[in-house]
Amino acid sequence: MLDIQLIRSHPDRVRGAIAAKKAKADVDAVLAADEKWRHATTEAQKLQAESNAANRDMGRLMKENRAEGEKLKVRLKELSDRRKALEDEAKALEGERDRLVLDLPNIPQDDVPVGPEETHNRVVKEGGAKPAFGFKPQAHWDLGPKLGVVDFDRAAKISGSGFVLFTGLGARLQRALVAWFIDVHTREHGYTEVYPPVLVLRDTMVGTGQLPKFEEEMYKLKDDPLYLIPTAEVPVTNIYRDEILPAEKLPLLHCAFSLCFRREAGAAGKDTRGMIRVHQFDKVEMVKWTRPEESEAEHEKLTANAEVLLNRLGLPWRRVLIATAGMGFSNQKQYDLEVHAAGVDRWIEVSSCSNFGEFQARRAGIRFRDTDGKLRYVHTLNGSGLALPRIVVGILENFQQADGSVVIPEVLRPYMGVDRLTAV
RNA sequence: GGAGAGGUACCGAAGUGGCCAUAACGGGCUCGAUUCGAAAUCGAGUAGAGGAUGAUGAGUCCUCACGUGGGUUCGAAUCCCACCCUCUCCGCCA
Repeated sequence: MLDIQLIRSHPDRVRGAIAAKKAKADVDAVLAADEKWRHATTEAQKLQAESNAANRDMGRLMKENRAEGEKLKVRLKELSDRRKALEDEAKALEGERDRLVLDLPNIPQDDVPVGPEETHNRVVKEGGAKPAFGFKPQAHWDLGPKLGVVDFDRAAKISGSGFVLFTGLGARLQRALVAWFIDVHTREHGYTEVYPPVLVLRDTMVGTGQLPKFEEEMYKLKDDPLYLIPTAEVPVTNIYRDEILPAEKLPLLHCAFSLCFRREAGAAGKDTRGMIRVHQFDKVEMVKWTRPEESEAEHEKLTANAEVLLNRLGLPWRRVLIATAGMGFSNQKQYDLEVHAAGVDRWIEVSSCSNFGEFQARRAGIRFRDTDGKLRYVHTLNGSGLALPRIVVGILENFQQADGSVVIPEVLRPYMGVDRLTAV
C-alpha cells in the first residue's frame, strides 16, 4: 500500500508507476475520495470536540440543576445526531478511499528498466554452462515416466489436469532438494527455518498484496474464510503483522518450505504439458525484514543466496532484471532466475527475488523503532530458493545421458543415496 | 462442539455510566544523580494512528485508540448484542 501522504503530494509519481506497470488503477479517484473524506472528517471532529466539551459539564449540571441539565440534554441529543450522521459519512468515504488505494501498485525503483516485458527485461548475470549432447535430449514429460519418477496420467486421475504424482526416486528427489535447500540457507546463509500454515485468513492475503487484486488466482475454501497460499511469502511475511520489531534484530531472515497452490486462471492453456506450470507445487522461500536503507543490498544478497544453489547443482542459469510491465504488483524491484532446460529448449523461471520496499510492511503494519525513537516501516523482501518441480525439470533434462539415465548432482547424493536415475 | 474464566501500555494489574487514559499501583527498560565501581536508593523518561494549521520543518490545536465490530445513552473501559483470541474442564480426534 502506498502512503496516502505520498499520493497527495506526488500524484504524478504514482501515475507514472501505474503506466509503467500497465496497471489498472485511478489516482484521481483516490485524490477525490481522499479530499471528500478529509472534509467530512474535519467537520465530524469539530462536532465531536464541541460535544465532548459540553458533556464534561453535564454530570455536574445534572446534580446541581436538573432542569437546566434536561434542557442541555435535548440540545446535545440534536448535536449528537448530527455528529453521528457525519461520522457515518466520513467512514463510508474512508472505506471507499482505502479500497482505491489498495489497488495502486508499488512504484518501481529508479534503476528498473521501463517498458514491456519481452523487449526490456535485461539479462544481468549468467552462470553454469548448457550441457553438450551427442543425441537429441528428451523433454521431462517423456523422460520422467520412463524413469518411473513421475506419473502424469494417474495424477490427472486423482486431481485432474495440472497436477503431478511423484513416484519412487522422483518423490525422494523432491524431498532431497527441499532438505538440501533449507540446509544451505540455515547453515550458510543465516536464515532461521519456519514451517507455516498453508491455509490463511483473508487479512493475511491482503497484507502481502495478493488480495484484493488477484482473487481469481487463489484457491478459496467454501465453508471457511480461508485461502490456500500461492507462496510461503504470504504466511511468513505475515508472521510479524502488526508488530514492532526490535531494531537490533534487523535484518531478520527466515526461510520456509511450503506447498503452493495456484489456480492459474489467467494462464489457461499455457504450459499444459509436463510439470512446468501446475496447480500445486513445493517451494523453499527466503523472506527478509530490513531497515529501509539496507534493503537494496539485502536484495542482492538474497538473489545471490538462490544463485548459489543453482551453481552447486550445476544447472545453466541466468539472472533477469524484470522491466516495469513484467513486475509484480507489490514489487519495487524484481530479479527472476531462469534455468535452461535442454529437453524443451527454453528458459524456465525457477526463482523470483523481490524487494517490496515498505509497500507490504505498510499494508501489514510491520515496523521497527529507529535510533531516533521514531517508528518506521521495515522493508520486506523475498525470493524462491528454489521452486520445485521446475528444478526437477532442469535436472532431468540437463543431466540425462545417452542411455536414458539421469545423473544426480553431487550435492544431492547424500540425500538421495544413489548417484543416478535409471530407466525401469 | 459444550461449560466456565479472561483480553486495559513492554509485563503484571486497578478501574463496573461523567472528576479514569499522555491509564492508579507494582515491575521491567533507558538516561541522570549517588558510588572507586556495583547493588540499594532518589529523579526524569518510556504510544500510537489520523485531521486542522505551518513549508512534507518546528510548534500549536483537535479527534480516535481499554480484543474486534455494532447498539443503548447527552455521555461507555464500564450496560446490551455479535464475533475473534487465550486459559481451565468435558466431548471428539491424528
